[in-house]
This record gives sequence, C-alpha cells and structure tokens, in this order.
Amino acid sequence: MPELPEVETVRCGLVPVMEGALILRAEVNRPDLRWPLPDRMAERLTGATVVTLRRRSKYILVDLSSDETLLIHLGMSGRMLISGPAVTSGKVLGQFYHDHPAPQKHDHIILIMDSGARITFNDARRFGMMDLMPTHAADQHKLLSGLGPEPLGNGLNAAYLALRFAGRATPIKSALLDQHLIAGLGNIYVCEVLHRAHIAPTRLTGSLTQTEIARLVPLIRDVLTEAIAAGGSSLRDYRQTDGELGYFQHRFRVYDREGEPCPTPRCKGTITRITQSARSSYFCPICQL
DNA sequence: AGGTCAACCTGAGCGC
DNA sequence: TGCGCTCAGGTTGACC
Repeated sequence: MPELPEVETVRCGLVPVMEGALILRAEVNRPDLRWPLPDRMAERLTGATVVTLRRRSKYILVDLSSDETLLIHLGMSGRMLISGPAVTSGKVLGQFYHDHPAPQKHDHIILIMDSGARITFNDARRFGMMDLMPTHAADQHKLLSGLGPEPLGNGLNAAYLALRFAGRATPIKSALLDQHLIAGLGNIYVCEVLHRAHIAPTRLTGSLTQTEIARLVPLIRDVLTEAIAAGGSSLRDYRQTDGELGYFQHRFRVYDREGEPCPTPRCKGTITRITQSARSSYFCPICQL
C-alpha cells in the first residue's frame, strides 16, 4: 500500500541484499500483473548483476549489468519479502533474515540471488507492474516520462506550483494526487499535507493565495521526510521478524480518523470524511479553510 | 483541454 | 459460520 515513503523504505531495504549481487534465477509464476510482464523476463534477468537501485516517484528502478533496467511498481498491495541468508558484497546480514518461507498465494515473481537471498514479490490485487527496458532509455519509459517533479527535489517550489495551479478548476486534493503535477504523493499524505497547511481539500487550485501555495511546499517535504524516517526505523524491526518491507505503523493525524477530534492545538473540530473522485478525503472542517 | 469516473483485482472487515 | 456488502494507500484510459 505504498506511497513514496513506503517505496523508498522498500528500496532501502533491498539495497544491501541486491546491489552487487547476481540474479542466479528468476521465477515468474504468471504472465501478467496489471499488464503483461516483459517478454522472456526470467531469461533476461538470469545472470545479471544488480548495479544500482533507484527510485522515481513510486517506481523502483533496478539497473542491471546487462544494460537493462527492471521497473517495478507495487500498486496497491505489492510487497517485497526478503528471506534466506543474505550475504552480499562481503557483508553478512544473515542473522536478520528468516529461512525461506513456504510459498504464499500471490507470490508472483521470485528472484534468487547468488548470496542465497531470495526476494519475493507478492501482490494480491495485482495492481503492481514490472517492465524491462534499456537503461539508457529508462527516463523515456511511457510510465515515467510524464511524471512531475520529485517532491523532495529542487523541482518542487512555490513558483512551479503557482504556475501549475493558476486558473485550474481542480480541487487541491485532486491536483496533489496528480502524478503529472507532483510525482509520489498518494491519498494518505495528501490528506496529511492539507491538514497541516489548513487548506480544505475541496478548495480549487485557482483560488489558492500565494501564501497558501508557499506554505504547501515545506509541508509536503516534512510529511514525506518524517514518513521515510519512520519507515527506516521500523524497517529494522521488520527484518528481525519476517523480512517484509514497507509496512510500518505510522501515526497519521487525520487519515482514517473520521469522528476523532482534530489534532490541531485548540481546534474543537472533528475529523470528517468526504468522497472526492471516488477517494476518501479526511479533513477538519473547522481549521482547514 | 481539462476534469471526472469506471475499471483493473483480491481480501479484510462489518452487519445480519 | 457464512453470506453479502463496502472499502482499500494506484493508475490508466474512456468519456463528458
């Protein structure tokens, strides 16, 4: 159930197991996830060494020694499970990992590394995706080329947002979810950002003042940075238990808190849930204007 | 052109 | 226990 912080957490967890390691074997248990998997996927992965793991928006990019890049999206329910003795790049991490677990329903792709580590991609809802493309052309991939700037990079600033928000008749909630505008925010963190910014999710982007737009930028960074930090710390706990990456307990101020008191100091409001473009928005009608 | 919405899937949780 | 219903953190593409 990944937004940018969860994907980054997964990427960081995979780095010590995958970077520098060779893919001994790939098991591809079905022909498609959301879309058909790439042709001859197992053969093309076999024998390749993982050079780097990168992230763009909610995508993980695995650069291989074969000059191809494996593109991974976890969709709504995609999970990565690390198992087995994880010896890689001379670092022994084996004590953090369980033995290989029994196969589970929805284990769609399994990568067996030369270290003995095994990475299992499990995705019940199958909204995830994988693709393979030449590394030099990765940026031009159809799913990546139209993405907006990274929210934690320099490309996101008040001037950029003001330009993209001007004259549009979209609710701010929808605009912040639009990956072509900003790449990486999802439903939870948009709710959290708007609450901190005291902006109602129903406000139209064109109605936002320069002050409000300027307020959004650092709050977007704060919310994501805090979530990544929380993921990083709980990641250690998960390794000690079952090797599963990316699902951590994180306290949200408004998400999934319908009916609870607004956490804003001195605010007497109650968190309310409304539906916008078929997604739940949680906000405080008193302090978010 | 810009905005909204159904569709893709399975599973969890809840009321009856 | 079980059935039926609703909802779920994403994204595309068809439609207004």
